[in-house]
Amino acid sequence: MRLSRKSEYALLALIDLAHSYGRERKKIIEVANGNNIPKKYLEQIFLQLKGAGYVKSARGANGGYELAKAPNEINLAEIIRLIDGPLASVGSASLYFFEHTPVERNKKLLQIFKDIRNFVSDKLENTTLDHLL
Amino acid sequence: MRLSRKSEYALLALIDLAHSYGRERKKIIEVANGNNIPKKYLEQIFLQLKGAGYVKSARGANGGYELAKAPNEINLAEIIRLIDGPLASVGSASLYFFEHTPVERNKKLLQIFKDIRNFVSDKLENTTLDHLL
DNA sequence: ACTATGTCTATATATTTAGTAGACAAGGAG
DNA sequence: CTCCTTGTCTACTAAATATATAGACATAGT
Repeated sequence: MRLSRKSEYALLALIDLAHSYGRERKKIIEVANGNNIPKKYLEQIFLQLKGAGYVKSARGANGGYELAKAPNEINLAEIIRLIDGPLASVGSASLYFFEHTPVERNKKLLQIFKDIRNFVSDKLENTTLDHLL
Repeated sequence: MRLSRKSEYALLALIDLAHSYGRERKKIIEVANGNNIPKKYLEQIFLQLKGAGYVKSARGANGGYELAKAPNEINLAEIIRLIDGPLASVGSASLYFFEHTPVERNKKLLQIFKDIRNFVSDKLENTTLDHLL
């Protein structure tokens, strides 16, 4: 799968929050500045992550974001699936986002892409935020 | 990497030509019909493959396309790189199409994507058309 | 000449990407 | 109770990419 800029930002932002997990909230502007992410764009990303239950927020003065789960309970695959969709190279090799595509015509070719999907999927599912601190 | 429809078509078309390698040319329309590829789109794809030296053509009546190399000399990685560009998930994990991207900030994160790139790259470089017949 | 093929360039449309803008909501400090 | 600070929500936009379609042209064979 090809990662969008948005996914890259999301991962960096979550890792940032993971650093202060259990201790303090961080403001959007702090995370944005600290990671070179456009602030208004990061707002949207956090809203999406919040909607999916990965972060929680507080409003007003002293507001900000923090992780809603422990860093070892958030893996890379779920974040990327949330933001970018399928991990597989082709829809017909995807489990969560299956769709028919031309390569299905050739079983061996399809198997190649399934092998790749399985590797990527394993790797990303087995990597959690705490591995990246 | 995410495969475009165009890459899927290209691979199927090349596999089709691989079947008759050394024996006969195939017309665009035959390859298109046989693989459910829009004919005018396949024309463009073949032109691109020809420009890169993977197929050769003959014009006029009895014209058509054939592979310019043996099926075991064409691997999937080079075709996908030609059509879609980088195999890596992020530009900063790419060898042939390197560019700076946000994940570089976190070395461990970057390494994950390099590991994935290496697997994908090995897999696709080591699979040639003759494996898919 | 005529027909069947590949060649080349332009155009079209929809979707995705990567943001920006601005009005609104709510919590804390004085 | 008002102001300031922060998050929320929705809309908008500009550029790139994906997925084709169209048509005039070039060339080979009969």
